Amino acid sequence: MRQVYALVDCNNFYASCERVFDPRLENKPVVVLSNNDGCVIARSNEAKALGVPMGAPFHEFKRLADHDKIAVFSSNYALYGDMSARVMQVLTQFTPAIELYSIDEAFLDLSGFTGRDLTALARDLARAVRKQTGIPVSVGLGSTKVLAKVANRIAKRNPETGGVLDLDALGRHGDAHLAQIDVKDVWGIGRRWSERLHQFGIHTALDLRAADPHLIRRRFNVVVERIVHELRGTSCLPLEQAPPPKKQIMTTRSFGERVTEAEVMREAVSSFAARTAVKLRDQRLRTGALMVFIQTSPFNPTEPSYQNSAVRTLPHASRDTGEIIRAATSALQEIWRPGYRYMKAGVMLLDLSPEDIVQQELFSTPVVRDAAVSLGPNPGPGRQSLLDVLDRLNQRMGRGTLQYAAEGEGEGRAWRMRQEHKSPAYTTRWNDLPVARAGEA
DNA sequence: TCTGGGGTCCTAGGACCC
DNA sequence: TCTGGGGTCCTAGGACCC
Repeated sequence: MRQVYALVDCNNFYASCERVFDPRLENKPVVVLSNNDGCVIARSNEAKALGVPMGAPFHEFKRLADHDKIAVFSSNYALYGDMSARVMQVLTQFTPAIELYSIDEAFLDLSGFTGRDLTALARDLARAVRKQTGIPVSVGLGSTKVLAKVANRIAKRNPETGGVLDLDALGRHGDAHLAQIDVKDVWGIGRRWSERLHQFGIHTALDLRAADPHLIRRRFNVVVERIVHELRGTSCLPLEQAPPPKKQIMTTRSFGERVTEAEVMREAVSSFAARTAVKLRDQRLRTGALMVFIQTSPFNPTEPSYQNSAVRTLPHASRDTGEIIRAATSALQEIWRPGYRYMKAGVMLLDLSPEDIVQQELFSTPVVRDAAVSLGPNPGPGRQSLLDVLDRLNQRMGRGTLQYAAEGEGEGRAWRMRQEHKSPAYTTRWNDLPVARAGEA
């Protein structure tokens, strides 16, 4: 049986999401900015054609936006996450053998479909996604995941493919394409490794495929060796249908304005801690330890710089926002130094375990507490349902509806992110539902 | 002035154990 | 005078991904 993988990749995903809800943006340059409106993280084809590079600081292109040459959006992850779920839902209609690889990409194992015209199947798939979600996708087919990635890239760059390409169907012809692909654009090869590969005379995907795997193993490592095998059609990277449980969960932010006061920093860190706790409960996990870090700007050499981090181990694995905030602020207290202008902070939850397994302390003294406020390993029903109510309410009414006092109040706090160009949460908030009027669009 | 956030995997080296 | 070797666990750092 021929092994066939498909990589389905949404075209310019964030920009396409914005477009779905505002058809006036069709054929116009659109860019989406990173958190804090810092730099460009997504571009429509028209924006690419205007020469806006990926990762470019936004201020360099602000003039174009001011003159209405480009439509600009702050990132709206509630919208993108929801649109992603809809796209993936369409894909699972075709096969359950699917790996949700990222917010805008999925691998499919199409091996069971041999005998059928796979290119035609891929076109059906792309059409279905477009029709049901409004999002355009490209599909690459190959006998390994790395080859499917390569095929997808070729499909995207060659309009005559119509966004769908089966590398195996190209035969020898495929080599010509591989020779066009810089080795740094092969999935898994970044800037550093491509520089080293160049030193060995390996410049293209075709060169890498021709390299001796043993030699690559010795000069580099197993990761690069596996890529060579994958390029040769030997599958080393299996489809991961069930995602492995998370090993860490973090919330980190650059501040809208520099933070100089301890009280403000405590509020920000509390807020990040609360956010990680919500993510933790979404994943049905508990945390046994957390790390807090704070840092000044690494970009400004004239200012005194400082960065530090501290870890706290919790007495027992917890999923409780209050406990996580307390541990985080305690860690912060240890590393806080006045006199600096802080640019960024973060909270990382480490040592995660499944929600339903609770490691008892070896020498814990039994303490009788009011069941409603117990913070022990088996918090009373009152505490559990408080957390559930908190999560459900915030899910229904929007993030931040109910929160801990320590997080500080108001969107107005200067440390909060700048998001001056944010679109509404069209699909996840009742109040933001798009309205269709006769005569528009 | 401005330059994101959230993850994973692999390796090397030290501590520690028998 | 001689002073092993193998194994595990943990951490830090470097690389990669979207």
